[in-house]
Amino acid sequence: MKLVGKELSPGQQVALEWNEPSRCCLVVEGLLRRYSNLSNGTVQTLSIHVPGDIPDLQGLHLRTMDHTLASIGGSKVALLAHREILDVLRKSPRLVALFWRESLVDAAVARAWVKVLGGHDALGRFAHLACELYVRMRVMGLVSDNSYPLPITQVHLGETIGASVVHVNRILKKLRDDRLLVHKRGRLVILNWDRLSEVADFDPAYLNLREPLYLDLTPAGG
Amino acid sequence: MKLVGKELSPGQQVALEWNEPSRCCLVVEGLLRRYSNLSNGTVQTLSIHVPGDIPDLQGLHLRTMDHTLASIGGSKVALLAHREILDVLRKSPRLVALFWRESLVDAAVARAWVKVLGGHDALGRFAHLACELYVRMRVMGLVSDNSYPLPITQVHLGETIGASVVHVNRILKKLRDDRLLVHKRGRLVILNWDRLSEVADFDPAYLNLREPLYLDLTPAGG
DNA sequence: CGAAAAGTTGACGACTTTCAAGTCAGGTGG
DNA sequence: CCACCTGACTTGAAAGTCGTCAACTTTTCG
Repeated sequence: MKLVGKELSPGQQVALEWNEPSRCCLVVEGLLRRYSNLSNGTVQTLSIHVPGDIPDLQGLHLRTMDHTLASIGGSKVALLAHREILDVLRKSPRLVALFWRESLVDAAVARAWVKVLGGHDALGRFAHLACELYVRMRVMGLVSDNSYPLPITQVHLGETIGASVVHVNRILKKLRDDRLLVHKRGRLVILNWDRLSEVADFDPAYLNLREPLYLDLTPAGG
Repeated sequence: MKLVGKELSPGQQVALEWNEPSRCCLVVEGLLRRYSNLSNGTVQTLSIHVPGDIPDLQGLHLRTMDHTLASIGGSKVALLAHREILDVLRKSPRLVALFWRESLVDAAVARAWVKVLGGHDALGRFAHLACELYVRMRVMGLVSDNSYPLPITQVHLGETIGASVVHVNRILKKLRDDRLLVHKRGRLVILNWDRLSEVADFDPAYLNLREPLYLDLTPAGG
């Protein structure tokens, strides 16, 4: 299959809401996010994607994008034409099942966010985000010293957990003061995983990581 | 394929969080909901399902349930063994694509809820729920006189939009006073669709209803 | 009819937003 | 090297949304 590599600058958009994409985007390096604009002028992040994800896989079967896909810091992606993916899938039912499963995990993550946004206050929301990203980054071997790269502004964090910048700032301060985590210089450091995951009511089961890839693929685990 | 029909009483559970289901559930009549329990003792509804939905389709590829599936009022469902579904799917790539697409629409609906819960206040959340269910029920020919059956308590509504019962009650009162909608005797009546969908910032695009089934299947449209 | 469930309302306090006024860090030009 | 500038981060105060507690009314159903 032909791969088109591409480097993305911070904020650069890969696919636009309302558009009809003709290719998928595999995250190779960095972070991407899905977001959508509300009528009141604000932005809501729908999900954050780590290397290994294919955030616009749904484009294979759904014509129009219901959100925009864009890079958070700088990132690298690989673009795959729908046509070529479909050619491969026609020949491999096994791969279809694998991709379908990826869609299902993506949906499970979205459901987890519905649960978090509906059931937790802003502190719990942020804690959950930190926990989820920690686990997902760790699977990809991107965690070191209990920390992982998270080059995102407080404005974007607010758009993700549904809180104002001011409130995000206060939450970060509280988590810092309580020695649960620190977000500094584009990196998130977990200081106390047990208490953090307790505050977040976090259970990684929904990520469906029964087969820990990182054990096979990465030289050094989390 | 062998179908097992089943009648469900209000609140009856079809599949439990943490369980490993061996069959799927097709909604035939009534409403079902997915929900999950939070550590603080509260419940969060993840989605509401109308006739035609297969809320636990993900069980085909994900081993453990990340939520409970249960009936809202009384309902009828058809149970399909995974094994039999998979047998059929092996013979029909077309059906695989169709089911996969259903999963993707399910994910799109979940994303829409992330957007709503993250970006709107309780009033907008409820308005959005009312709009979404209106459209989905209409597609199935279940809307008449701008109203549809919604036999759900205010407690459950609160668990759905992430608000307390008291606040749900006040929102309903406001929507009633403003003549946007009325919820009474297990039925939701839309009084002013234009203003309601405006309050809800509702756009049905994410439901991916490009081919309006109801035109072909139902004797009388909405 | 009577009990239980569901709905309704007021008062008070907690969580969160908005507005405003800063501080801090990194990058540019003198 | 330092003044300056800009975007990001911080913080206080006032106001709005929402949750909790408690009491009460209405509806449902045996």
